[in-house]
Amino acid sequence: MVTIYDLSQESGFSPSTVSKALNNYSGVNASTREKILQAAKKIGYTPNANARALKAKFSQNLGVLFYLRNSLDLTHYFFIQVLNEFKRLTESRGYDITLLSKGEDAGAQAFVKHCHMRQLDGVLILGDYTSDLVQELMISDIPCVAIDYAGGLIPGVTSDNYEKTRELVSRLIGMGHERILFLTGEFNFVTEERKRGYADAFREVNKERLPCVEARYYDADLSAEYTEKYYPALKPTAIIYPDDFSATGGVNALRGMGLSIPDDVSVATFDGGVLSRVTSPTLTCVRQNAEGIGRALATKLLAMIENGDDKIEQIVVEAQLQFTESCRRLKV
Amino acid sequence: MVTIYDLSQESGFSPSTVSKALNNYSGVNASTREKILQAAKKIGYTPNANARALKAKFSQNLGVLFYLRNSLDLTHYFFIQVLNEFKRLTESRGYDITLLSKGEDAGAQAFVKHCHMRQLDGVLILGDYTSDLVQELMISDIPCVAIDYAGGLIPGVTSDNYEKTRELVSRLIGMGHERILFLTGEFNFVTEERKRGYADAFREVNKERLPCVEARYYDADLSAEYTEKYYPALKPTAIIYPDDFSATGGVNALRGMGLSIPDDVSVATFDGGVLSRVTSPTLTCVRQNAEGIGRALATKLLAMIENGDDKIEQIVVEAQLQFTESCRRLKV
DNA sequence: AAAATTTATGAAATCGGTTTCTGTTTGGGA
DNA sequence: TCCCAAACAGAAACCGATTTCATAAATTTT
Repeated sequence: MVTIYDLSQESGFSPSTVSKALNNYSGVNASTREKILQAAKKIGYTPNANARALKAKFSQNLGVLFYLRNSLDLTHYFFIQVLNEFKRLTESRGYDITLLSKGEDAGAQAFVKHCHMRQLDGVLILGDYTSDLVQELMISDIPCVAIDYAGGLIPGVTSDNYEKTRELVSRLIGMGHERILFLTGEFNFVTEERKRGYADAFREVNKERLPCVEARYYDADLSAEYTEKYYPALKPTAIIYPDDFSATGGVNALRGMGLSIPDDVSVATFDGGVLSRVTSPTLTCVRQNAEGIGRALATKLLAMIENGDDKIEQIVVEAQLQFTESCRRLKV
Repeated sequence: MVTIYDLSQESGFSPSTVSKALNNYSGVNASTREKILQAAKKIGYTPNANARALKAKFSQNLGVLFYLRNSLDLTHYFFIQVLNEFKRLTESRGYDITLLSKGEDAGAQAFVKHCHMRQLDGVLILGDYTSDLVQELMISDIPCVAIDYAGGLIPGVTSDNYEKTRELVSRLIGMGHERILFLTGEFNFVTEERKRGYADAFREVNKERLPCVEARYYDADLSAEYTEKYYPALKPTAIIYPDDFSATGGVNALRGMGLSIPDDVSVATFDGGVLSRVTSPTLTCVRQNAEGIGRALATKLLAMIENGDDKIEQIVVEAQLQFTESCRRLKV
């Protein structure tokens, strides 16, 4: 391995001067710096990030924690899209990304400990925030941001779920739908916001609404099951699913019952990723801006790390209501 | 931060003894080790991975390189599933995962350099292997494994694409299909294997076959476009798509042309992820064993790192042929 | 009981950087 | 021409671990 000492030899300057030159510190003559840079190129110098982190106290390395039920994990398509954009932005700023683990096995260790071990500069949390281990991380000294979080311990980025859900439901009502079945995801901040939007849309026009049914995010089978169970009982004219995958499961169940969409029943969903666009019919949805959310998360986290930004704020990234084939107007 | 020196103080043993105790080296009295472990727990000692890596020359950290076209990246659903399992296994063995970047921006650096910087113990490569930067990594001193690679520079793990494709096509032929349109992914090892299987299935029965059409992996729009273009021209009775996403795009295009599946045209695809199961009709597919592939990659890479395994082999993980609703038997 | 091993512990060097602090030049002003 | 401040370069300490080697204590052998 080529070290800074080799480079010191090659260039004829001391290690300290070399270090300063490489880090663009002041106090190094331009021509000196130039010579050092040349020499570095010549002998193929690669700085050792671990050595640097050890002394300098920051690692240029961010942790990403997927805290979801086991079967899901990295395969959460929406979160992966968010991460993809987060990665793009942070890596353009010189950071690497390390995946934190649930550590379910022998070497289990608390997330905080894991972060300290690697001297991570900050962490992005995606998933479920009720666990003690996650809470512990949030209240630690490590800068954290999270998606869909509003617990007040750290900044969070979310879509405008309440508004867009209310708008979605209002429009459905306007199209003549009154019996709208909302299959929600499991309990969390986002779910509650959406339920609130659903309820308020009905409240606005002073109409009765069906009770919400709690299903699960990203569980196409469960959505199918509940569709088969509740459709006959409640006879909704429209069904709202918690996400694209669940919706697809639901749509199939409906077809299996001999129903066609949107003729017999209208369907809407959340997320609006590629899946909602390639199915047939294309799904009406509240399309979340995954890229925007990823960027907001990255920007905020870097501000916390680099500029000491310590404002615990809620950042809202606008979602987009997308009415497409899967919903139809009922004759009034 | 609590260091090994603090722990040395607390326990009354020297740093060297403490280090040995923590690493389970021989030459430390059992009672001594016990005292040290107790002390460690008491003062909340967390080892510093960077300091350790610096001296010990290995980081317990693996790199993962997604080398795909920009629009795709982490959102490649099949690769993410593979990574998910890879992560599960490697982290149970105490490794962390760091995402390597394409480094398209200012701080651009070759992958090899990036790995050396972080002293990564090994790398998993997913994607396209033709780039110089990737080749450079493969021939470097860093242990690497790759999915769907067969270039001979490093070990590769793949499905038995040739066999399963041939079987798929043979069965379609057996069901009376003769005009089978194969929309392939872009040129690479896997694509060629599948094309070979397709060709051989026809050769076996001495029948003419349609020319393959090169589309792109994970490009639902292009598949839709080609479906609209080639269906009228070639009038196939069955179409094979390169992956679930593309198939979904194709299926929609077919529906848009007023065709129904499988009555007017049968459809099959590769991957067979959750998407192929939740669409309607469910898609006949060559289902790749993402978990198995992830495990094989992890196992091999760890063997290379920990046991010096240097056998450049091709590991084949059996895929599964899954005939479902989207294909029908033609009357003979 | 003395000598030869074996076992347990610690001192000190090292990994590859950064940073503080000191000393030497250099240039500008009087 | 002389003095002082600013600019530049380097020596040495340090970050937190591991590892080699020397030494002391315990155990076995003769």
